[in-house]
This record gives sequence, structure tokens and C-alpha cells, in this order.
Amino acid sequence: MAYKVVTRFAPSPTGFLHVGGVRTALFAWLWARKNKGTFILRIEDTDKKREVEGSVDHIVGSLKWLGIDWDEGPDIGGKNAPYKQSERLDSYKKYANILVEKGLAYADPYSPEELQNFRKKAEEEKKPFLFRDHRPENPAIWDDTKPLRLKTSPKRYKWHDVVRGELEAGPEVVDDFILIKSDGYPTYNFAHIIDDLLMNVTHIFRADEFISSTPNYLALYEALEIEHPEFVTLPPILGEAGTKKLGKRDGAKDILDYEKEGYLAEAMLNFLAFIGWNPGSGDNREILTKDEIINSFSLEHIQKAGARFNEEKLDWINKEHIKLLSPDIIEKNILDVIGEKYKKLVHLIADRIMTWNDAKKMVESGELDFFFDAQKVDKEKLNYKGCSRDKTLEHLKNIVKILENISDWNTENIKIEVMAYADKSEK
RNA sequence: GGCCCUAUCGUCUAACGGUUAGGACAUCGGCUUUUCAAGCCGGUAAUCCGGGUUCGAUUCCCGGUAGGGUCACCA
Repeated sequence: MAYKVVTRFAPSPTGFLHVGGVRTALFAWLWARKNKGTFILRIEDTDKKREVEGSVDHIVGSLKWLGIDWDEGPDIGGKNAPYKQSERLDSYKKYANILVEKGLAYADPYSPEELQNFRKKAEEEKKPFLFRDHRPENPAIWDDTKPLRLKTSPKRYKWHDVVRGELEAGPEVVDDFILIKSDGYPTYNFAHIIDDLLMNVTHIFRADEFISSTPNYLALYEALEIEHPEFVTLPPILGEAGTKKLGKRDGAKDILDYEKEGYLAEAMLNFLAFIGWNPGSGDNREILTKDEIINSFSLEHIQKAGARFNEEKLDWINKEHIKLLSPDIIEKNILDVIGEKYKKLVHLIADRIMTWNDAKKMVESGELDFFFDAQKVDKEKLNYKGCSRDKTLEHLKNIVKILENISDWNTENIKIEVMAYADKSEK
């Protein structure tokens, strides 16, 4: 192979990372690792208003938890430093000026209000709004205080997407989009293309909401007279119940919440890899280690259609990964979750191949507390924390089982009483 | 609404013109278990609809339908 694969993950620091973002990072990372290429972490912090403090640390922490490592990034530097777009403004300005000199970019003279009116008018006339219909005849010199727009020449664009195949869109979607905002920061649309160029990115992995803006990007690549990287469009991840893309508002959790809930990083990695990808061609394995995933990863088996997020499957994958661990590690992890207070129960829980989160649920529901009080149960009021009688009975049966496994506890009395109660109620 | 994308069991998917349409999760049943799980065995369950192309379409083409995405000085 003559060229080196370079991929990147380029999140904006606007909060936590959820499964959607992480899956994008994962696929880009897998492709880089599969090809012994380079994986870059780049922070797209060009929107000061939306920036959330601590996001970068959170993003770094999330990726590190999963074992997704990068060769270049804001924390470790690299030959393409810096890796925060806010520190790369000179590069954007340089390319902006090239476009201005070529006559392919111009200052936008309108105020936001004026722009709003154009949109409103277009809407009233039931016509699509296009900025290029309002191009100024003699644009002022771009002086950094006005937005800079790309001067596009509308036409039909066709392009190749590694996953979707041949795509195309008509001239009506091509418009003079903003390259540099009035605050001096570039838009994502401009900045990512310059950075990908300068960093020699070979494959752009991103979700499918970017398909519709691709013609505009192509217009920019053309204006700059540069080749575009390969486009690898990932299918959307749908919410558990709905048919809409999983987003923060419909329950997409912080990826680190899964760590807190007791999911193993490698199980999460396995799960995420299988959202919109599979080894294909008769390879029915679904439980794979990190290295196995890297080895079998290929772009041909990335799905086109959206996939629903399924937490039940995640639970199963997690359980299977737990089974792959050594007993020592299992017990240590269970102890981490349930705490020192319940140390005596570690073996029992491990024997039952409980997942960490099952153990955690037992702690939270008070089931383990009840166990410690079991010898004080009032047989006349077999009432466990507001549970129904059947539920209580179930708990008691469980406890008898647990008690039996601990030799130094005197369990005979309560066992007899509980079993007698059980016999009676079963009739 | 314009433009674009997508479409196999409930869910995730295999199939790259010829299979009794395979697997996994979930579900149901059985075995095992002093309870509950786990484990093992088995069952139910799918090619969106309509036209083509072809000896033969899940697969290729066209149309419809449905779902989704996008139309920002957000990414």
C-alpha cells in the first residue's frame, strides 16, 4: 500500500460523549488500527457559545476508558499540532485569503436581521432560500468583521461514498455557505476541510446527516483545487423505542455512565462495533475481543440502514465478556461494585455469574441489606420493604439458599420457617 | 415542502441471481436446579407493495409506500 491511512475523530467540546459519537470514533479508530495507520483526536471548538467547560477532559476520559487510543491529539501533541481548532485560526485565514484572491470568496454585507428577512420572504413565497440569490454586486473588502462566504457555482455533484456507493444531488442544494464567521472563527464546514487537508486525512468517518451538505463541501474542495478524502458514511443509531436518531434528549446516556453501571470496556467496545457493522460472510461470532474486532474490521460490512440501540443485547454481550475473565478479576470487580460491607457475599454472587450491574441492583434494592437482617425476620409479618407477599417469599427463598452456603452462620431455624411458609402458600 | 438516504424474524443481522432464507438478542416450551438465575435442548417468527430484466429474484432496474436525514454566523 503506497499511502498511509489517516483517520480522525473530531468532536466539538459541547458536553459528554454518547454512544453515537463514540461509535464514530470507534470505526475511525478501527480502520486506522486495522491498516497500521494514524488516528488523530482533534477538538472542533469553533463555537464559543456552545462550548462546555471540562468537555475535552470528558471526551479524553471516555475514549481512554474504552481503550481507544490516538497517535496525535491535544493532550499528546504530534507533528500536526495544534489539535484544537481555536489554536489554528491562522491556517484558516490563510486559505480564506487564497479563496478571496481567487475571487471565490466574498464578504457577506448583511446583518443577521436582514438575512432573517430574506428567509422569511422566501418561505412566504414557498421558495427555497438560497443566499446566492442575494449575492452583493460589489462586495466590500473582507476585513474580518463580516462573515466570509464561498462563491459557489451551482451544478449537479456526484461523488463516491465507501458505504453508500454513488451519490448525487442537484444544484439547488449548493449555496454560498459561510467559511469564517463574523467573530473570526471558521465554521465547521470550512475548518474540517482545511484540517483534514493539512493533516493528510485519508478517510472521513461520519454519520449520515452530513450527506446533504456534501455537495457544498465538494464545491469547496473544488475551489481550493484539492482532492477530497474518502467519505465513509456511518448509519444512524436509532433510539431504543423510536425510529429517530439517538440523541441526548431521548435518553442517550453519557458513555461513562455505562462504566459506572458496571459494564466492561471491552464489552461496550464489542457492542458498539456491532451497531452498524458485522464480520459478515458466514462469520457468526458476536463475542469478540478488541484485537479480534480490529482484525476482522472492514468497510464493506458497514451497514447502510439505521440500527436500533438495544440495551438487552448489551447486557448479554457484557455477561459473555465477564465469563471470559478470570475468577479473581470477577470477584475483585464485584467487590468494587457492591462495596466492602458485603464482602462475605462476593463468592456467592460470583458463583451465580452475576453481572456487576446485577450486583449493584441488589445493593440498591436493599436485597443485600435484608440478607444481613434475615435472622430477625418476624415470621408473622413476612413483609419485605413494601413488596407483595409472593415477592417477599421469593426473597426469603433466595436468602435460605445464600445462608446455606455460609457454614458459620446458624440458619436452621429460619430455613425451617421459611420453607414451611412456602409450602403453605403454594397450596 | 425541495433535495437526499434507507427498507430481511419484535430487535441486530447473514445472503454479493439458484439456500428447506442462516445466526444472535428477546420470547415461548422442555431438561437440570431444594428457590431465582445460569447452563443445555427445542419451538414460534422475516425478505414493505406493484411492475419489469432473467430459465430463475431477498439480491439488478423502475414506480409506489413507509421511515429517516438535511435545508444555521451548530457541529
